[in-house]
Amino acid sequence: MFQGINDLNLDAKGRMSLPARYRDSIQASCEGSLVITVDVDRCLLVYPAPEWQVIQQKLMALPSINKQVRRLQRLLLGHATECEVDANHRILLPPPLRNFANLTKHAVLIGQGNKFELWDQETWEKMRERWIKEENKLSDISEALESLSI
Amino acid sequence: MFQGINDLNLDAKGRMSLPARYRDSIQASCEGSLVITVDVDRCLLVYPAPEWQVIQQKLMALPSINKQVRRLQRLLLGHATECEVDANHRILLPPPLRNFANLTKHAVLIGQGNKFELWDQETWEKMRERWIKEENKLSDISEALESLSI
DNA sequence: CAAAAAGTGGGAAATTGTGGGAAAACATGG
DNA sequence: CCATGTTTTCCCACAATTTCCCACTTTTTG
Repeated sequence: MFQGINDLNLDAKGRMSLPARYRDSIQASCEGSLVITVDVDRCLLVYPAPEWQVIQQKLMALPSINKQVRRLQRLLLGHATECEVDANHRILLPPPLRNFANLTKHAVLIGQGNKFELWDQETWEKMRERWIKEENKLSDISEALESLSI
Repeated sequence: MFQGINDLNLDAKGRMSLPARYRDSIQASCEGSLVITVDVDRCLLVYPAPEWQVIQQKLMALPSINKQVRRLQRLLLGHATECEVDANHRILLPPPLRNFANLTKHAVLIGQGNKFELWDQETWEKMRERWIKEENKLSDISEALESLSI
């Protein structure tokens, strides 16, 4: 179960070293085999391969005659790329995915339960500001969140 | 049950020593394992690990296709970081969380029942002023508070 | 006032992050 | 189909950071 935030850097070759605190659990859950794909919010999603397998099944089971489904399949399935963790605990991000998420140097890795999100740092901080403002403006909380006492 | 307010200082490495009066109850409730995350008011929330567990479960059970849910998951789960109390009764605050809450040196720790809030001192004092002003301006009491006598 | 407890600072070992070179694989053009 | 140039992969070595201690100062307590 992944959670927490990490600032990290891509090197000139587009490699990114995984935070030490996740190494064991990544090794345990997928033996270093990750699947990376894109998200509509212009970040990347990083799944342990077996986790991705589940999502992939679900996606492929949907009726592809539906436009919205088809769109999602193209985005998620279409960009899903397997990446192996190397001997120095790094992964190499494929150029097309780097470009999609505007990743050049400063990045942010966010634990989100069964996966990570990987953001360009600047983008992440702008979005976070926006979310916080939104959250403070909201007078009415959606029903799903009402019972959540934090 | 945590309550009360404490002024305290971060050292140059970002460490903060926990007030003596909470030590026993922190030790009892989580054996020194705390989870720290962010709040939309730009402070940090400090939970004993088992307390956080409950919230985490609730958060992850929500449907992440919902925008508002996704936002909350990114903020709360995304920043949740486990911190161990060290041999000198200190915790090390991870740089991304320190930055988020503008914590440099002077901080305020506030007991809030099942958790603590940790504020930058200056921010805390400004906010407190503002809340008091707001409270005095309001003529009508919100429904949730109508029956409260203090 | 003495003794204990709490708070603070900082050094050194261990771990982690980073850069880059050389070998291998791949692509391109003749 | 080979030769050449480019990209990718693998590996090693160094730099930076983090963690773990220890020791000193300050405050509290009896």
